[in-house]
Amino acid sequence: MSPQAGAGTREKLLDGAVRTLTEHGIAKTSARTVAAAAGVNQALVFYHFGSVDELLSEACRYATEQRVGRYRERLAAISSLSELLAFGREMHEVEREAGHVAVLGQLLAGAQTQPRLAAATAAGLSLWVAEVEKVLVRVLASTPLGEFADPVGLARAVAASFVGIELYEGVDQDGALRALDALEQLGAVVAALDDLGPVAQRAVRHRLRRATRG
Amino acid sequence: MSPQAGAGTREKLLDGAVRTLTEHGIAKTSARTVAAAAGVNQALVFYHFGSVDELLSEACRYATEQRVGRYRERLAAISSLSELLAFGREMHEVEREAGHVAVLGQLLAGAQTQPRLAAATAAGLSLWVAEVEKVLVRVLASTPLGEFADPVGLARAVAASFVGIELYEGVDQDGALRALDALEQLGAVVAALDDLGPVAQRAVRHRLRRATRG
DNA sequence: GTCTATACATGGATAGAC
DNA sequence: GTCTATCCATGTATAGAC
Repeated sequence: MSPQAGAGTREKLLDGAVRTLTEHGIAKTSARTVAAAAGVNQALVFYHFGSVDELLSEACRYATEQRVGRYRERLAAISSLSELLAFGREMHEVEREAGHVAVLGQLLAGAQTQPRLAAATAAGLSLWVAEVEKVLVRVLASTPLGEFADPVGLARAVAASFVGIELYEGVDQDGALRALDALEQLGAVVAALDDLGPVAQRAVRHRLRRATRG
Repeated sequence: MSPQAGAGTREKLLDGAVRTLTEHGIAKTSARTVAAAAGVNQALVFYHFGSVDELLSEACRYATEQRVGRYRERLAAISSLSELLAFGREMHEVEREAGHVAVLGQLLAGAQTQPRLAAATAAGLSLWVAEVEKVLVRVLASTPLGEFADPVGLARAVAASFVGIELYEGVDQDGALRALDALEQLGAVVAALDDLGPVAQRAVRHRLRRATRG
């Protein structure tokens, strides 16, 4: 069941930390529960990581790099907003299943009051943000929005919202699904603006220029 | 410092729970820490609420009703998307200051693995969702989007994203501000579509109808 | 590197005095 | 309704044997 039964203790603990966070939440994640999940002795947490916080911080990096790496190539191939939306939805299902986004949610909650964790969580999120940002720059360029939207900010909004919706799904599955559907629909609307005829395009761009300080 | 020093013990505990959640997070919220924040004896948590979970559940309802009530009238007066955006931003500042959204974030994290808390948190969020939904129905009706967007789903997306961004702000303040700016800008763009001339309006609507199953 | 044992702190929960 | 005292489980962290 554990990824590698013969893996090094460090890896077992990192993996145990991730699993404990998803299954029991930050509130019940401790050296003991993590060690139990990892199948190793509790004292090894302190031998290898010095403290529980440090273990969680490294687990955050470990888990996020693993995940982002898994999607990097596919993200690089996305060239339209609707593709991005479809991908986001699919990734949501996969990661939800495995509880990987939930980990970020738990760490984010814990990080609010623990500087060490905060730094690690910010770093973990920034891995996602960097990828999303690259895609957004590419995808929005061909859209009337390219001129007015800020991909840097939007990437952060997307990542944070993704985590928020993930947490929301934990308490209201139907609501979360409906939320995702609504966003998908909204995205399709924006994507459609891309395909307006030249006259309408010009009218839209003109109106947007007036409305924003772009 | 405490809201009412002479308040009943129940209220002191509810208030102490909220303050403890914001200041120490769900991971360090216990009968003892809450009682200390409330300035009452630890045993009273169990006398009045039976368990810590139950206290937190009631605190969630208590805090959320208080907050939503405070904004209900103003929300009812909002009649355009840009007004809604401005209001959201202002509310964000105020609630951030007091840490009230953070409470929902902490509870949401804790709720992932505690059914009792999950129900309470879902109920709390639904108070916000209901208000946002009413505004969205009203505001989107006059927009090309009214025909294609789902206010029920969007309200949930907005509420969940708000919490997500709030948590994100705890680990990356600059990033969160930029995210909010980007969303505000995006909202302004959508709002601008509202003011297109009749010809462009028709072109947009036509294109959107083709693009969605609306 | 890993385990046992152990210290000491914190947390959940109850009994009983006031 | 509130407080003191207490029990027992859990959690952090270290020392020392293997």
